[in-house]
Amino acid sequence: MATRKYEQRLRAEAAEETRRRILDALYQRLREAPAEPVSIDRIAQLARVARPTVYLAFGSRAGLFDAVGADVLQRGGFERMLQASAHASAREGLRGGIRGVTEMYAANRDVIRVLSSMAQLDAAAVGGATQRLEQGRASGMAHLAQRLADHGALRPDVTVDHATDLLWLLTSFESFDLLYTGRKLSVDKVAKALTTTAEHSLLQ
Amino acid sequence: MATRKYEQRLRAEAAEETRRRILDALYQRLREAPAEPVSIDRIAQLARVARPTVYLAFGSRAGLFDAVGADVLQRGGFERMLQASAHASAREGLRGGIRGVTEMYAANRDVIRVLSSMAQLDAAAVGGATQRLEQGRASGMAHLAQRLADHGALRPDVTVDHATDLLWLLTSFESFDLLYTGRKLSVDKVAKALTTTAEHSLLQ
DNA sequence: TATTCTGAAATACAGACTGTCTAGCGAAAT
DNA sequence: ATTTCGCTAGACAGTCTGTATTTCAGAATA
Repeated sequence: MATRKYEQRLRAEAAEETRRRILDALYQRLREAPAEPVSIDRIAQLARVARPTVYLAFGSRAGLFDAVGADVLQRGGFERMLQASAHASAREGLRGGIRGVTEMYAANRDVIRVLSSMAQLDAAAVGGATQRLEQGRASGMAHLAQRLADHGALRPDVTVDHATDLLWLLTSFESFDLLYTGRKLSVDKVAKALTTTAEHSLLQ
Repeated sequence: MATRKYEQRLRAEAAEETRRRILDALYQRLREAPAEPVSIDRIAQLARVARPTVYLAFGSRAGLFDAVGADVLQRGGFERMLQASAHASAREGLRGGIRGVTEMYAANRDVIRVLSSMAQLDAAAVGGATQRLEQGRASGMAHLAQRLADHGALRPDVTVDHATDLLWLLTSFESFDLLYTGRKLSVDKVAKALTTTAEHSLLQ
């Protein structure tokens, strides 16, 4: 029963590539028809893979959606963006932060839309994908609000808590999408509208 | 084969009552577990009704959700509220409109959450329920923005279009819920936060 | 009271989907 | 040459939607 050494190279690469192909198929499917239900079978066909292979690679339907969520976060550089906004001056951080999330939302609009809707309807259906995104944003906005207060940039009648609440609202995907999809504004105009709203409401 | 006259009284009432019982069961189900998938079978059991009866009364799963959406609109008095806000002065209309939708959202939070999420994931799954709500709100906000402009209440750097966009954002269910559920603010604080944001950003 | 109508129950069925299991192929790794 | 393992193919149980059929009980009529 002595299992002999077995270092993978090509095989591991091939496995990683089918994983990638399945994820890409899901991306494609979501982009082409974001308002239609998604079946694992169709994803498998799109990826030219047998259906059980999807379960082999991602464990479950929820695992697949969780993975696509993690992929969006990583590709979009969400963490990096939040940290970058913390390096500039407080006022610059506000502008840059809003612009950063806006562009990231725009680049992945369909995927994020589906993930967050699924999370609302069935908490177990997407793993922790959206929770991770939300949590990072929550602490990021609390941090930004505190920095604005420390710099004396907030209006006198605005508390740190209230600033956090409003930043939470204005940097949400939902706010972006209400203007981008709902009002058909360009990415640029959405970022501008959200930024000026934050500035008018929070800054001196 | 001459069908004889047949005026219903008790029978129609009984039918209306089972319809009502099914709707109430769905309300109850959504309130008790808003983040779990809803099966028609469970709704039927809750309403103490056979599953085919649900299809008899509402035609389809989509028909049931469409009906519950219409019910929320009617009970919540959404139309009436929008019109009422149009009677007061423009500034009063802004305050009253935001407070009105906020209270209506709070009273039906779970149902609206599920309906709007379902609409995002599968356009055909809820009939026109959410579309009707959105459309009324869109024209209502355009109207309110125009009135504010006519009264010279808008900041000089704010166009009617921009005011419409921002009102659209701030009176959305998503904005309400981001603060109410996401930030755990009370209904009163949500209304206040949304109102002051609108006033700071739009009014002179 | 006898007859007719009809809302609802009970049951069964087709079809789509998820998730799991088995057997086996074929190419990579030794 | 032999072992390993990613993947396929096929089948299966279980859950869900939506529909069709039959039957019953009670309301509406005469």
